[in-house]
Amino acid sequence: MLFTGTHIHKLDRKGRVSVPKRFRAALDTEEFAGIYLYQSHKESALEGCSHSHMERIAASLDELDMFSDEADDLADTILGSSHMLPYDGEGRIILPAELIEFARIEDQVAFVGRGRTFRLWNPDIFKPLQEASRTRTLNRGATLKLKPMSELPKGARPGTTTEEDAS
Amino acid sequence: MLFTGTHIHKLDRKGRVSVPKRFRAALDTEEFAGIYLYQSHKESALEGCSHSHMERIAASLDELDMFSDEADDLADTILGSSHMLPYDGEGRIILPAELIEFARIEDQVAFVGRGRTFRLWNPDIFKPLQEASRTRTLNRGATLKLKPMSELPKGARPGTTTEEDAS
DNA sequence: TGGGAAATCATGGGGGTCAATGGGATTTGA
DNA sequence: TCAAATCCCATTGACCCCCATGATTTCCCA
Repeated sequence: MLFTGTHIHKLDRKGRVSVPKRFRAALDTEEFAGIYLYQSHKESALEGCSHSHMERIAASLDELDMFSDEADDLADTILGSSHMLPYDGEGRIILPAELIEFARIEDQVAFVGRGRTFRLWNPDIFKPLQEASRTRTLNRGATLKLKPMSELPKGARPGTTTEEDAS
Repeated sequence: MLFTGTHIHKLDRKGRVSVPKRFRAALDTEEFAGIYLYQSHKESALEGCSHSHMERIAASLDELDMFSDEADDLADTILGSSHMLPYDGEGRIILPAELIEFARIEDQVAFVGRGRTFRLWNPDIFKPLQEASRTRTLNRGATLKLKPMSELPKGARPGTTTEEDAS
């Protein structure tokens, strides 16, 4: 269950786009056959995730004080603006017009893996941003502090499985 | 059992409105075929939930000091003003005049998912508020601290089922 | 290791089905 | 008895299922 790589697919004239096989494979243990999309806060992009990730967001919002302003805002922007998009028989989704417009998508869609989640971009917008991001990372000499293997969930390490996990 | 997305439906001249199919699907394990609505105490909107969620609210009120002013007020505003609205054969409810007036609803109703609950709005009122929410979220740099997977209810994680959990 | 066969994936499009809506008919209840 | 709620059916348009084709990738064997 990990989204990696950039996959560019075509948006057909019915507004459909194939979800990359690799992403579908990462989701095949989900009970809901499809993905969730919502507008990114910061970027001209769409945030994508699984049903169980959306459940996780909802459960986390439940934890915040039920009547707090912050929880309210997050509920409106994430849960209220999300679209639940089931696959058709060929593993495609219909991209709602509202989201196409928001992300300024034309005839191609870039699916960009971000680990537990992913993003959808107009490839022409994403490409220069990706290069800028790469340059910043190099200049900064950024290093990532890795979590020890022992803290990873079962099933994410070689030689371990979860009883019911068929991935 | 997760309410997501914004669905705009028409209020017909008999005061009926279709409950979005996705919301009905999220409720299909409920014994009561319908929804509960009550006036929001913060917004010009209606709060909606399932029968079992209403039970949960009642149980939470029990925990508050039985004779506190707060419990009194909440009991009045939530339980006292709530309407139990069954579907007709087509999955519609009749929106009581009192609630239509309170939420200043005209000919359209926006069903807005908030995870365990949802809200009903006049779309023209909701839209600018949602934009404001998005802006505040962005400015605040809000990030949601996600609960660990292991604390989620069964059925919300891949590879688990809900057979024993009908909530 | 190269090349060809076979399976899989991405894409295009037709048509059937179902959700949303509108309105008439019948029942219920005050 | 009248009003309001429920049932029933018709319409329509969006969505989903299906199949066909083209493009890759994978696999297998020489």
